[in-house]
Amino acid sequence: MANANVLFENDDVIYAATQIFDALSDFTRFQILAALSQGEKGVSELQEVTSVSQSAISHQLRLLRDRGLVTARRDGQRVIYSLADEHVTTLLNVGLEHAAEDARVESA
Amino acid sequence: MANANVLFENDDVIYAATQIFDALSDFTRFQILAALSQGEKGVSELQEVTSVSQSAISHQLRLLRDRGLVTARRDGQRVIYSLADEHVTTLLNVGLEHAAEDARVESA
DNA sequence: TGAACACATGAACAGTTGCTCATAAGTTTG
DNA sequence: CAAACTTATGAGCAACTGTTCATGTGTTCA
Repeated sequence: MANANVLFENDDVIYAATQIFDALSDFTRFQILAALSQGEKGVSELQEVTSVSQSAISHQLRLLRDRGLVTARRDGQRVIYSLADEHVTTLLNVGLEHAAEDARVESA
Repeated sequence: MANANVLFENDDVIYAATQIFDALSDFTRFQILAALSQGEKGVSELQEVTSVSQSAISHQLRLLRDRGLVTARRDGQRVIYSLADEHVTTLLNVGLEHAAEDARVESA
C-alpha cells in the first residue's frame, strides 16, 4: 500500500520529500552522513572526514538533527551522532548506486 | 557488487550523488518529475501542475535535462518531456514513501 | 574553582538559486 | 509570408545557503 499510486500525493508530502532530498544535496552533509553510515561518531571525527571548520560541521549537524536524519547523545565532553533510521541509509545507498551507475554508463 | 561497501566511495561519486539529490530537492522540480512519472507531458501541461510561470518551468526543465533526469522530444509545436530512466522513478518513490512514513510516525 | 577540552550558536558575508519580465526561436496553418 | 502558438533564453533581482570568525555553553579533572 505504500507504493504504486503514491504519486497522487498532496503538496505536503511532496514538500516533505523535497526536504529529505535537500538534506542529502549538500556535499558536506553527504560526507557527514556517509561517515555516520559506518558507525556513530563525534564531531571532531566528522571534521576529519570533511574539509570545513568545526563550526560548519556543527551547523550542518544541527540542520540534520532538525530534519530528523541524525540523532545525538552526549558522552562526557563529546557528543556522539548517529543516523536516525534505516531510511537514511537506504537513501544514501540508492543515491550512491545510481551515481556510480551513471558514471559507469557515461564512460562506456 | 553495487552495494554494501559502496560507502568507501571517492569524492566524485559523492558529488554526483549530491547532484541527483539536489535535482529532487526543489518543490517545482519535484512536481514536474512526479507529473512526468504518470506519463510524458508537454510544457504547458506541466505548467498546470505547478504554480509558476511557463518560463520558470522551461528553466527547470533545462536543468533537469542537463542533469540527465528527463529527456525531450519535439512533436510539432510542442516539446514532450519524459523521465530519463528508472532511476528517477525509483528515487521519486523512495522519497515519497519515506516522507509519507515519517508523517505517519509523527502523527501516531 | 579554574583551566582545558569539545561542541554550539550568532553575526556577517559571498555565492547561489529560483523566479518574473521581456523577448527570441521554432513550428504550423491560412 | 504572416500570424498564432508553443517553448526557450537572458537579464535582473530578492531570497536563501554554506561558510568563517568570534564567542558562548557544557563537561572533566587537577
